[in-house]
Amino acid sequence: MELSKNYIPSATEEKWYKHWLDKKYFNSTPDERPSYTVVIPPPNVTGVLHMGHTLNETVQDILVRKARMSGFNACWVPGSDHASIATEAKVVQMLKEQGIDKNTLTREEFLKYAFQWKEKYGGIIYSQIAKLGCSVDWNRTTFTMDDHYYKAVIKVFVDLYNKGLVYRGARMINWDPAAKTALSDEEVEFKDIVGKLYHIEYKLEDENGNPIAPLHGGAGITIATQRPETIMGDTAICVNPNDERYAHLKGKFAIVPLIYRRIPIIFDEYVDPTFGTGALKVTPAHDINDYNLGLKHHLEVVDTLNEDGTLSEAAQIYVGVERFAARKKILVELKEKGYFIKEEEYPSRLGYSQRSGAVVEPRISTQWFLKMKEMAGPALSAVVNGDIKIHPGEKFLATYKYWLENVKDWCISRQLWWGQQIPAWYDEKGNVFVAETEEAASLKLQASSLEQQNAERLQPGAGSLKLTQDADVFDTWFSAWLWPMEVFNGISDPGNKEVDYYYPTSVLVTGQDIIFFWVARMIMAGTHYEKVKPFNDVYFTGMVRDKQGRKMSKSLGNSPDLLDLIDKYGADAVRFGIMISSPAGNDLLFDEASLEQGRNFNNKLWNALKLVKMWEARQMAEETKEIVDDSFELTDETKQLFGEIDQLPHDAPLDHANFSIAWFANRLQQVRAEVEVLYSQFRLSEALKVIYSLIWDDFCSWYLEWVKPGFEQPIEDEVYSKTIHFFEELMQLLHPFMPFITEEIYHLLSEKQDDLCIKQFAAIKATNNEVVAGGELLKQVISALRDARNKSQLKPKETIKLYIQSENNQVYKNIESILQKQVNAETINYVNETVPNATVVAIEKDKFYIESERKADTETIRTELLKDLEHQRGFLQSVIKKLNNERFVANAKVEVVELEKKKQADAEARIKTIEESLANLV
RNA sequence: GGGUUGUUAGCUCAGUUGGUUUAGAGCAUCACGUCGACAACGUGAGGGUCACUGGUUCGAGUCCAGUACAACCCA
Repeated sequence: MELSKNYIPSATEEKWYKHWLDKKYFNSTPDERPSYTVVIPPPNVTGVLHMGHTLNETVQDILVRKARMSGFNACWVPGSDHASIATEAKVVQMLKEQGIDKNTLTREEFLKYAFQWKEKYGGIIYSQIAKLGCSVDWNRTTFTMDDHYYKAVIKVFVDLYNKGLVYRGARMINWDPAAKTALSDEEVEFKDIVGKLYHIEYKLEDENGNPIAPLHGGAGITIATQRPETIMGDTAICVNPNDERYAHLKGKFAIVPLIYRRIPIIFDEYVDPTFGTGALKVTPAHDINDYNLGLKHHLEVVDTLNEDGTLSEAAQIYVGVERFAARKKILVELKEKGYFIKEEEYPSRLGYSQRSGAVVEPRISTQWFLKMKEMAGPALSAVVNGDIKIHPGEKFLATYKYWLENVKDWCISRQLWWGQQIPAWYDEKGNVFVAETEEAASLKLQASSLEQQNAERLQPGAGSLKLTQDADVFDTWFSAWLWPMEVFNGISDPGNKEVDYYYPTSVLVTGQDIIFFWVARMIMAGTHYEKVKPFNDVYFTGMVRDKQGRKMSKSLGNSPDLLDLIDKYGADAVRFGIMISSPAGNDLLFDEASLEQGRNFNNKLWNALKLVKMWEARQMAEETKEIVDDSFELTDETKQLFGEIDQLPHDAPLDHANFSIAWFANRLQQVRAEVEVLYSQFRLSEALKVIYSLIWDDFCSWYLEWVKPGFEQPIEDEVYSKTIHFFEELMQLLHPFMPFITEEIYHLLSEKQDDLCIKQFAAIKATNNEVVAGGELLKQVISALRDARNKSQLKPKETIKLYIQSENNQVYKNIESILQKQVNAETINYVNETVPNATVVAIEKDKFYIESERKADTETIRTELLKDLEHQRGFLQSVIKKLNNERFVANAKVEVVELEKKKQADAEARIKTIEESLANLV
């Protein structure tokens, strides 16, 4: 079989994803194995995956695939969120483009359009998830408006209402004038702006309506406001009772400019005398603080804005004018009429709607609320007790705690159509009946009418039974918070077999930006309804930023298209690139260079495959010629290494292949153990780095070179099969990160009945550190000798004569053939004294002499040696200083002192070696 | 204003209970290299005293305090 020059991902990826689906590897049903459950954070149904999702899904897939290969019944549930505001806004926009005004449609007509829209675009995210290689159970795909899910949301609302945890009332809420709906506190994003503070004078009157003598030369009292368009809603002026400037105004009145309404001067310590003029205009309808002040002082509430942000009839002037346009006009008029004093710049913060971007308006409105204090307690203790572990570390614990301890009631109603309609019905008198269905509500109404009739003897005919359902829908998060339960029908069918098996889920992987929107509320719902946490671990990924550190956003246009990236680099490379640059919990700077690194890694794997396939061909060729070379076999010692690695005879002579195989076998186990620890700590980026280096450096750069047969030479059967075995194990180790290429190579290495996707990891064996250290020494010697060759400007083809001066020649005899090949030595000899006229390289206590045709550059060598000598002497000095410190010797642990002594001996020996080498230079 | 986190090589980051050599990796840089796995590559090399100040300790990148700067969250 001919292998292409470079790895081509596209065909491979499609082939294997289809194969895995055909084999139903991703489908899970409860069985006797332990479950490993992950629910996907449902993306917006009509959205596309951005880089943040890509990171999230990749992390989840790695964890799920790892679990599936480690004896767990892995179940990853995909799905999407109806995203009420975002989707409705998109549908409204689409209708507008078709010339259709939402207001001319009935609810049913609108929903028909919305569902058409969902059908058309809802599949995009799913195809992207598939392209990325995510091993989700497609049979379990859930949408937050599926029938059972819809019913579950309704059921929960009714239940919470019956428990007294839900109430309806007029409160000050955040109003989005563009989407014309209420928002929760979490849906408001604050931005720093430089606003203006306008100073405006109000005329004063006494209780009899007579003008009061001018203050400070003016004709009244000056207030400072950022929002002059709200003055028509003023119902008081408030000053601090301790502010002597205004003490004489007790019981007096101010006149609102332009509309000339008389409003009282009130006194409250809330007002900061040092801010502005020390006098505050109070507009209870349009500011939360003013609202509270109004409640306290029983002030009138004048709402001067319509729901679309234009001025209302109550404003009396500029009715119908948009709020910011009205501000300009009012300022002009205030100036004309002499009420305007001055304006100044003022750094401030303004709330914007997370979805529509409109400036949010505080507004008094009748909405449904969920009492949060009662829900917060168990959710707080679940995390504080450590039942739910947050990764990384405790970084988010303080934030989480603070939010839950200070949480306010949650406004759950939205003035939209796309979502679960609130199951509350009103009779003609405005009485409310909450029930799961209209029939149930109707029964409640009848019951209550009967009671009333009996109690109050209502006139016959007054109690009409006509009911109207609340037009509003629920906040999207009021459905999303049930996600881990209801994907297994845990709410609609409590205690069913599936929810018992899969819930609580294993780990939730999500962005830290939705910790309050979603994570905290899922914990609330979970602890409330299942009486248990919804997940054992939470893994917060960082935010994906561009190279310059900016947030990725549509408006900046700096978010790349996922499918484009996959086309260009392949899914494996995208996964690699995003994972390698993503330390747990930290923001990651997305740079396409890391995807290139991933693609290059693919290629490296591919080329390694080509190399061993070439060996296979040679091996087979030899067999057909029946010139079977059976002179090689694994020594007992090497075999022992595979069985009981601990018992390597110290002086066992090893040939190059046995040495290489024993070394790599141990190195592999060492890394596997390391990776296992990293997985348990969710340090996936580091795990990938370790695997990457094991494959590229240890396997490709060292091991394959060491066992490589000579030019056009056949390879030993045993070496070949061990190499294939190593390669397969490496592919298995890498598979969760890069599933496609690893599966492909696994199958190309040899004929397979099974698939890597579900191949179970073998138990990790103990590592023989001595064997690993032997390999490290060999690497070090080879690198140092190559460096010396380079420094002497020897061409790769030029051979050298190598002389080794060591106290333990056996160590080098074991690796002699490898060494010879790797440094291109024609001979290797062992000596007991210095070799004149040779370049000398000192490693540990051993010396290596290089003799070549080319004359050694003694000056360079001398400089190098002197530099090394200086370094060693400095080091020795610091060690000696430490050892001469009596308090160190007295206080430090014995091992530490011993180590320092060894360091001293090593450094001294090394200095001696260098000095001898210097003396040897001519 | 309150809170959280961070500041280590040109860039992005590791450095897990303080002590295995006066700090590691990837990318970038430089030198050399192309007859057979790999130029999307190979072999080497250079580069930082760990933001700053002080403290604890026999010993601090690591612990504590303060300062500066940055990011994020909340009001």
